[in-house]
Amino acid sequence: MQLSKGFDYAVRSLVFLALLPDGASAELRTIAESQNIPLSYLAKVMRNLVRGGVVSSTLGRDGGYCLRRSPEEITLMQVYAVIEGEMRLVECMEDQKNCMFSQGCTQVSVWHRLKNAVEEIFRETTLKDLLPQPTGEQRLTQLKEKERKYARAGA
Amino acid sequence: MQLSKGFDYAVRSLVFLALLPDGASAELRTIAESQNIPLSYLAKVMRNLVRGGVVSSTLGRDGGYCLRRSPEEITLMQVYAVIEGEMRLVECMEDQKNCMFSQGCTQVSVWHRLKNAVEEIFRETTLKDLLPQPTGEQRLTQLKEKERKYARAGA
DNA sequence: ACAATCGTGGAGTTAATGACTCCACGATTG
DNA sequence: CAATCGTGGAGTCATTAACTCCACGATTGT
Repeated sequence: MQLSKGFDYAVRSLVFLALLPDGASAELRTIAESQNIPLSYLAKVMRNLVRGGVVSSTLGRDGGYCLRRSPEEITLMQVYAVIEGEMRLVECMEDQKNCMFSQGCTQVSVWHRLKNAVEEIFRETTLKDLLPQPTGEQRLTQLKEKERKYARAGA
Repeated sequence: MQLSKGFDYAVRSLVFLALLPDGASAELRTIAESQNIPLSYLAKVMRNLVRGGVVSSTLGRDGGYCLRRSPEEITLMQVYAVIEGEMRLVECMEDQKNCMFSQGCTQVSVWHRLKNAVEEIFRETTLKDLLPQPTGEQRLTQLKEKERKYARAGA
């Protein structure tokens, strides 16, 4: 029971992109080197993220990748689905036609509970939760920003 | 993210053993054929279960395997530990010496939450939970038995 | 226009390891 | 003593995750 490297690479790359200044993009090589990921393999991973609508890419000179949504709008579930597809803990999880024991199988319910538990964590964890904790000073700035927002909303 | 066949085989075999009449044992071939598991592979799996103290084996003629404890005392966690060892969702989960990013790694906490969630289900699920639901009549018998127990305890 | 620099696409290769086999052996029982 | 169990470990096989390669189209600076 383990996560694939592709998924790990995807998450790490997305965190890297999330830490970029607003609107900035990073090219493949930069991400690969910063995260110590094989370049040509990361290319394939990023392609999936583009297709899945998680990041957008720009071609040509000075091209690169950037997040399509804000970090708190990107869940691990979306990333997992894009990279791995549907979660299948055992062979016969949904296509029980192949399972000769499907009628009397008592453990499939446990596998489903397991799947649900994992997916719940994936759903409730966003990229934002994976960003480094802001320092005290930064947190103060964030608080002030929030205050201003509420003030505007109240006005 | 998937469970190994070895673990699946182990669980299915244990359920099979749990359904045997009291004190009865089953030999390797019987289990393998009933669960459609390759004989020589199951032999290796069962060996691990014996070493792990989950089942006991008797050698010689009319030998076989039987549970060492009652089904409600055998958790999936024990079975998992015996078959797979420690759960490692990603490479750098505990030996962070290998991970060059360990100091700034923000995702390891999520992997640990994931591991805990899975292990919690494994810990709270016993073999008994995997047995086929008793029919209404059987359930009635169980209830009566329980009543008698309570009556004895109260006396 | 053109060359340099991006990501894209898919087919191909490699390597890790999960899944499975084989066989000689010791224990047990009729 | 022979038949029948599980044991042990060193294999083999097969799957697929992990990774590579290269020709291509898009974009941009000069």
